[in-house]
Amino acid sequence: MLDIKFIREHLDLVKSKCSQRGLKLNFDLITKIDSERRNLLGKVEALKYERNTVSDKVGKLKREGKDFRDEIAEMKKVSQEIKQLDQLLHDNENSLEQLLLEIPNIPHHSVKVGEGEADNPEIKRWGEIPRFDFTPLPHWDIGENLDILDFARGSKITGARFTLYKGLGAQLERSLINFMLDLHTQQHNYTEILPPFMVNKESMMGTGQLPKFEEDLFKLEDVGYYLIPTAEVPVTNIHRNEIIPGTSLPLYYTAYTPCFRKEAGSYGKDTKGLVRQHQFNKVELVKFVIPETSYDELEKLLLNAEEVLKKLNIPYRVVDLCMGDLGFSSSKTYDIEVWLPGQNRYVEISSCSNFEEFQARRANIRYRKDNKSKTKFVHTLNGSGLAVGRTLLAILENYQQEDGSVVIPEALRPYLGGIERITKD
RNA sequence: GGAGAGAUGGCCGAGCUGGUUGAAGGCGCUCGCCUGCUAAGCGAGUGUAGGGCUAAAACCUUACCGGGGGUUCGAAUCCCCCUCUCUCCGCCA
Repeated sequence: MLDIKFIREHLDLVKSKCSQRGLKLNFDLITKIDSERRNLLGKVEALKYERNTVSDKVGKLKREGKDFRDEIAEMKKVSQEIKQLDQLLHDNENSLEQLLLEIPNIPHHSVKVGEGEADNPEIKRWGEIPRFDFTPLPHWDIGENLDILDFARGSKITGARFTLYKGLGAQLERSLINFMLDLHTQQHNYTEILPPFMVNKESMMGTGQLPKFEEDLFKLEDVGYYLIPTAEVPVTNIHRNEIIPGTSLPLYYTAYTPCFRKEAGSYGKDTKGLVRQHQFNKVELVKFVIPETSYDELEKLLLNAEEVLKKLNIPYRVVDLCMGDLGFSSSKTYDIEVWLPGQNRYVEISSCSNFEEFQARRANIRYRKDNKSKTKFVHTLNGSGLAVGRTLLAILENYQQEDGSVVIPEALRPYLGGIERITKD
């Protein structure tokens, strides 16, 4: 959420950034409601001041045993008026709040203008794209041939976009989770979290999934909870409505969770294989930092995520999302994309973002530098470190052999009892 | 699921027969003083958010005692609803 004061004072900037994101918002209405609000506030507060003053006087008169009927009669009228104005103010503030919740974050000045995916500047590439003496297969064929992925039964058990992992497939997924968590906790200094996989509405509001993106979420109607679409939600909300002591910042958290997404609006896209599922595993990285350092922290976060692919020796590139592709809550986002030889394309495997104070303001996460300073909003960041299912499929496609087997990346072997290769039997 | 108890400032904890309580007392913290063998004592200060005024402060003002409504001239205190926590019983991985 943006600060209404900021919008008021930087209206042109906010307008132009929104339109560069491809959004049309009614800022005239916002401005109008805001000035009405301040007007009402002034009126009602003056009346409340009067009421408070006279009520004090009534108390005094009562103690002195004097008559106070006139005062009460008069205040009765004032109270009626306050009640009416308070109602108006309340409605006004609700509408303003609704409008503000729909305004996206302001992109960082380094974010390039562009309309979509195709316009994202590529900022680096790492690793060597493997050459094959045979035609590399997509992972769904590899997985089915090795009997480690079963898409048909996943659909039978639940429905489309659910997959059954089996044998070494299931173990490989589990080993990747452990490998990533160990890397981030032992070498990158993150604290491991195992959060709830369902959250309430307030938490979804806090990170920006609600109210705008309800159609992407799975909801449990009877209790009103939502299945998390990413660990970002429960982990960022750890500190909702808290004031964090400046001395404990920055905070680094990492969490493995399954993620649940309806993938509304992506019908017909990636219908085969593991790329786009309603349920997938992810190891997430979340940071709470002081504002001055947040862009340095973003670079470090990106490196921490990249490190997983470097250790696994899987080629990838990094793109800097342009205005049109940038997420609603984000100020700046780097996507890491892995190379998939079986499909001859890059696919996103991590998204690392700085939200600046956008989420912190919504979730009311503040910090106090020291005892003397005022509270300020923290900056929050997060990134996948990494999407586990997509990492698995990247291994299958990049490490596939002509005989249909798949070599296990060396870094992962200790997590799989030393196995070097997945073969047909 | 049944019965009961509770939710107050950074923390602990009074107030809850409605009116000098933004909130006693203690702890913590900040500044100052005193004294100086690891410590203590004394004094002052110490919430958050919004609005107005301002170059900025100072200042004025409103709201906030889990959340939301209500009663009242006036609510931390009374009433209703909700959420959460704790204890006991039941069920259960």
